[in-house]
Amino acid sequence: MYKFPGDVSNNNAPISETLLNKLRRDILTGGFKPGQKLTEQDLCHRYQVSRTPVREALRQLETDGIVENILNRGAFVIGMSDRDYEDMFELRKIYEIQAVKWAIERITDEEMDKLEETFEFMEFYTLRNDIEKMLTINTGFHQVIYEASHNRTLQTLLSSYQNLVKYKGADSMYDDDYLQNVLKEHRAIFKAFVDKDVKAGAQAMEIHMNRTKERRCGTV
Amino acid sequence: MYKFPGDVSNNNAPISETLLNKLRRDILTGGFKPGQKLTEQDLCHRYQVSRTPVREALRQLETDGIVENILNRGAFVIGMSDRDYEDMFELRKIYEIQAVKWAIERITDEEMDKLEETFEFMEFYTLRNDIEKMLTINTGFHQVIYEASHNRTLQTLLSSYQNLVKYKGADSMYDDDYLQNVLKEHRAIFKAFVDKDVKAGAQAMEIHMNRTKERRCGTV
DNA sequence: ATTTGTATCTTCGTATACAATTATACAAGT
DNA sequence: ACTTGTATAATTGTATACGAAGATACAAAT
Repeated sequence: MYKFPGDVSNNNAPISETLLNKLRRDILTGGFKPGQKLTEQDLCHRYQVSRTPVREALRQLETDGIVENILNRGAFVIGMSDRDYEDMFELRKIYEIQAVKWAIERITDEEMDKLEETFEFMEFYTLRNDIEKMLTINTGFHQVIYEASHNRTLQTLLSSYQNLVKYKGADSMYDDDYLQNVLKEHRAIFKAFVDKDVKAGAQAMEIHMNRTKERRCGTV
Repeated sequence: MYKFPGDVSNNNAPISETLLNKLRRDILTGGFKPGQKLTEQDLCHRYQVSRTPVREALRQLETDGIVENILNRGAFVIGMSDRDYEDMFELRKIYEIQAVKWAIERITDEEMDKLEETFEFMEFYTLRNDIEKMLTINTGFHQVIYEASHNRTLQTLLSSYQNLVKYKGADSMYDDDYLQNVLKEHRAIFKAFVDKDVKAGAQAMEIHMNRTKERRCGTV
């Protein structure tokens, strides 16, 4: 089965991943308020599953840092404040830069093909003015870089960051030049891969991350 | 109840944390081999608990990146290669440096007292030549810095790194000057806090992390 | 000999049942 | 009124039961 570069589906994921993603989205988009108790039974009714998968999802969300499990008392929502998001974007920036550095050094020919193909999709969707597809392919572009860094820890962590910030400011960040700007930023990154220029790659990624934070958080 | 600075116990942890820690230790110290299937029933017998807590522990270890859960096939050990450890130390270094930078800027008086107290414990245990206690207090020193960074994400992540690397090279890193060297490295960090010198703090932490990696991995 | 189909067994995913802990309500005492 | 003790209910932690998916073994067909 051919998977286009933006496809980040994971066929080996546990069956409750759907539940996990639903719960995470509902927490991050404000369906549950910070400090709110997440009663297992309530979640069972809401999502029509039994307690076992609910508990497993809560455990994973605890690692994400958006839920706190207190012994014998249950799970509570930990809200993401604006400061939390800003800090997280700063942390993400640091590792995205490192990922680019390692990826440029370690990328295989096959991965390079994949990156090029992904970038061409970005150009295509920019022409088509398809913001929805662009968001997906954007994620995919970064994923290819994570893979090319050949560092499992980095890959896992940056994917996790993407999950946590994906809803932040997602509705208010599009001005008229959004697609063109994003494409330009990624072109600079892609060019650094072509040139095998680590320093240029790091700089391009830093610019991209600063602009992303600006678009999402409204702060510099 | 007074908690001395090296005490990293967490009273709010889920009851299965004991199981989680046991399992993680047994995986990281080689009790289970990379690629090995972790059959739930086997783990139930081994640790004398039922499948529910076992499954929850496996989910958390998946987030740690040392176990892979494949749908309908089960959990498998993901080994930590030397390269994995080296990469992880590099990643940890990057965030430890950032933690120090933020911590020096954001530390409260109370946290500063705690840091000072912790450092004095380090001096004390160095005099006493107590390596066991020194390891604990060392962890505590870094934990205080994480807290002082006032960044939940960073704090959680660095704690997680500590859990993952704590057994690596733990038996072969002590030469005669071990305690003195570690103390010296931490003194430089502590001094940067006293002086509120962000740059010096970052440098001192970088040196400390490089030396730690050297001691643990045998590589520079 | 290799492959394919089928039967069986194992293991997982989920639901439910039971025990332990915590939260709540309310009465008695100060 | 306000605390304190106790009984009750609600909720969590753990164990177990059941259906479904995958692994395995082996016979039949090529």
